[in-house]
Amino acid sequence: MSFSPTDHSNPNPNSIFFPENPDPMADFELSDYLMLDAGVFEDDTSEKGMGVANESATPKHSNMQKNNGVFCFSFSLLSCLKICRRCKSGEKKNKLGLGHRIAFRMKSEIEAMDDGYKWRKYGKKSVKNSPNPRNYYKCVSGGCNVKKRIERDRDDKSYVITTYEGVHNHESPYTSYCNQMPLMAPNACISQPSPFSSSFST
DNA sequence: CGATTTTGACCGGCGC
DNA sequence: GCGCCGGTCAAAATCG
Repeated sequence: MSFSPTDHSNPNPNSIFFPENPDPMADFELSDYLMLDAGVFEDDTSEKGMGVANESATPKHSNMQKNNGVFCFSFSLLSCLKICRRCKSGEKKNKLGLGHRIAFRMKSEIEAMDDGYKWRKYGKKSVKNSPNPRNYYKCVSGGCNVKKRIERDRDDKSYVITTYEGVHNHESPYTSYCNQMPLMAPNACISQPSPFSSSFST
């Protein structure tokens, strides 16, 4: 993959752009959902397939667009949007009291995929039954205690498993950026609030 | 020099 | 109670 975090042609080095690669989908593939908090999808035929982990569901979960030769990947926004709307009751919390948990399994060479939020790595741990270490990140926004874990699939290293825990209490800085770039690529970004922001979980 | 990452130590939950 | 394991802390190292 030709993406470079330090590429100065990319106005937002934390986002996923592919200014040089003619076919980023050849390298990147959002394959499926791994798991969610129990009950998120139950008994709702209007969203049939949203939570099913299979390759045929991929188009619904990926949100990559091309504009002016620039690719911009938005982290499965539409899918997560529905998920978090259905998490609104907040009745399910994990043992840490952080609330919702969502995991993705993606085919990617990059482990630290940018989802529009700014994260700080605070730990790395090797886990049992897996040759690959697990990385721990916290959202750096003040007062926001959302965390995520990133690890490579133990069975297929080409896949990355990302687990989000908690709900952001702020909008994504990436969303703000997208709304401010009409001249460069008016439709390149998905101008929606993050699915993990509080406004979509109420 | 401030921000970020690395990494070993520490802690709590859980099963035996 | 003890040991294993996953998660977090925090000091040191590294980076920009």
